[in-house]
Amino acid sequence: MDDTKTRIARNLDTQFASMGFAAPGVDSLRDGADVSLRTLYKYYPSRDAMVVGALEHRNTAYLDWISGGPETGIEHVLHIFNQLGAWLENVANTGCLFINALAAYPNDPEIRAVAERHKDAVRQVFADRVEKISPASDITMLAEALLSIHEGQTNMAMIRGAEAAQITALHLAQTLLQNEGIQ
Amino acid sequence: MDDTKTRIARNLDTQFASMGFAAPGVDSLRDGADVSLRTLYKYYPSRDAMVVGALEHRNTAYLDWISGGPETGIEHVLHIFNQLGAWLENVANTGCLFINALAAYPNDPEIRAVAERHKDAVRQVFADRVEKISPASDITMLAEALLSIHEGQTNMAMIRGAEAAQITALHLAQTLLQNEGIQ
DNA sequence: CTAATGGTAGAACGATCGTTGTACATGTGA
DNA sequence: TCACATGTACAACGATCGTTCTACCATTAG
Repeated sequence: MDDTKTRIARNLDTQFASMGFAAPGVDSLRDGADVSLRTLYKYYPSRDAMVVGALEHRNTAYLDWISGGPETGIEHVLHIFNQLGAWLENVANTGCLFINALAAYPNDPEIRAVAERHKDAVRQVFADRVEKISPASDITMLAEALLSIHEGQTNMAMIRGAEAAQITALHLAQTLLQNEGIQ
Repeated sequence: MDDTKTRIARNLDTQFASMGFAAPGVDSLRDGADVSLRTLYKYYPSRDAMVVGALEHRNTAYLDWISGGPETGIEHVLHIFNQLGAWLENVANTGCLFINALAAYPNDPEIRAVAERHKDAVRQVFADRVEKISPASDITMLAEALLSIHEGQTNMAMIRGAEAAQITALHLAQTLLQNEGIQ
């Protein structure tokens, strides 16, 4: 399961998260990936491909990270914000890797595609969780709003710290859901 | 008023916003700034200084952009989200320039400082506007939450479009304020 | 007329970039 | 034992990077 390509992708993810997309050269990425330059290029034949590989790894890693949690009540939805908070606190607090990649390469269609796919997936997680606890509510609107809170939390954490951002996001989400009669 | 240095800063802002911080080299920045390389380096003696100069320009430009609007009622606060929406629709929809800079140079203290200063200023705008229409409310909490919505709108616009992000942000802000008895 | 100011054009520098090449080591299945 | 897949180490390529250089032009105040 943990084959070479996956291990490289995980290390690339870590590297881009901590150094940004502009700074690290391929030599630095190879150091972080802990493989030879030849092997690195074998699996990711260009620096662009390394960026995309890191994003694809992050997509599955993050969706896995936010899975689980309480199965009933409003906590089933709020779990996402708690997990995001834990990620920002313990893994990396450098903003959303997808947004950062999109900002670094605004005109790259492949990066835009993988970023949109990821955000759609997170939005779908919110939609599924809202539907599970309140099938009659306006699920489309709520998923959109919850994703917006999620994005706000990610950005705010960079500026004001992970904990403060999490408290604010939880408060916003609770207010939103309770306003729809969900609790 | 529109001296050479200001004009350069405005053009650098535009350039970084449309191309990101990684891609454009100094030669490209000079093209966009529409001055000679010598003059560019005279006012901004390194590429890092050009980044900071663009951010400082953006700080004043954005604070100016969101000023004004209705003087009473909830619209006094919601004006900010309308103006942000108009910016994302008509000026640039490439995320927050400060967050993007922070993402590109995560370990640069000067860039971190100017980014934090900017977000503090926007938060203060929210605080002032909330206090003006509702002096008795929990201004600190509301300013923090409104800034979080503001950040969410900026990120969401990149993925789902400026208009959808604005509608969601307005809905969130209205729900938040009405929940505090403000309308 | 002169000197200073603030600008332009463009060549050139060393360093670093992304990428590819050659040469060699290791383990594994036939 | 042999072929082969998969890995390493590291030199080297041309291109591009940020930065500095020399040389020249236009305006204006003394």
